[in-house]
Amino acid sequence: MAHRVGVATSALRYYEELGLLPAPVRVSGQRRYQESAVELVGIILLLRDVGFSLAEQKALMGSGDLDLDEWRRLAQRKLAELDEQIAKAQTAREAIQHALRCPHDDFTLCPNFARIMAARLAGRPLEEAHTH
Amino acid sequence: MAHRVGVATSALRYYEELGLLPAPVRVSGQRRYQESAVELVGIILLLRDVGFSLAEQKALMGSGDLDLDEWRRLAQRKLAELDEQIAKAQTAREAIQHALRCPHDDFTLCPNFARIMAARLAGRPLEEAHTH
DNA sequence: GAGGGGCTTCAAGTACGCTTGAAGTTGAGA
DNA sequence: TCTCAACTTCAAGCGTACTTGAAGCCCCTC
Repeated sequence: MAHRVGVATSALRYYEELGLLPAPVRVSGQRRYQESAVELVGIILLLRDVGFSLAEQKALMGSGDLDLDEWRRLAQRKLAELDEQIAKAQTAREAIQHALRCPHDDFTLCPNFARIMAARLAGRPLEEAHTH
Repeated sequence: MAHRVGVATSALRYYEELGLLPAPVRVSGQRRYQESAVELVGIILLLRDVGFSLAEQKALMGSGDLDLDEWRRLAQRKLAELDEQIAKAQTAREAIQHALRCPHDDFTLCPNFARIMAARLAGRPLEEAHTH
């Protein structure tokens, strides 16, 4: 199963430990996954790749202890975050593409890149404070 | 400056230490940033938010030791990664939106969500192996 | 029945991106 | 002049997402 979905077995056990992946049936101690687990892991990986922490995923996928209203609020917030992320990714994409099309050849490669990024950033408000 | 861009001073020093942010002029030991540094930090944060590690950013922004060809290959790869990421984010967005529009009300909130995600994932090839 | 491959658990280790704490310096204001 | 806030360095700590290593169990084949 780990091989099929392209993750390490240790990662699957980690997801299980966190409660993200349901504990599968065991045959003499060994895990036997159902087909549906493949889909579920696919979802976990996709959400991970778009920046959802495993804890957030747990809440979002109903494994958490949220009521319907809390869940809705979380989902709305995540939706907004995704929109912002898509916009940022498109900005970055354009900047890189521009830099590729007309690169400096004197090894100072960044100016075009930095300029277009800066220009696009200037159109938007600055980041809110990050509180990690 | 940290206040203006919304990051901790320690983060700015960290970027400087990594060579991402040029060491600014000092007045009796204290850092005095130019206006352009604000833009640069904005770029760093945007790229960070779209999943570029600080090491990758360093390479991409020309602070690294890549020649033009290596830089082009890196940029091409990053472009492809961004496209994939945008697609994934859009998939996740649709799935969440769907789940919000017709939620289960018996506290098993995930089925709609999981179903649409699974359907969309099924259309695409599985992830390549991740080698962290 | 001995060996081997593949699983198991549990604890500890790793990489990244910072944050925090201790101890010291600097310049402005009372 | 004294004090105080705001900066400085350096080392150590932290959260997330895993990975790695040691020791053990299970089944299959030779």
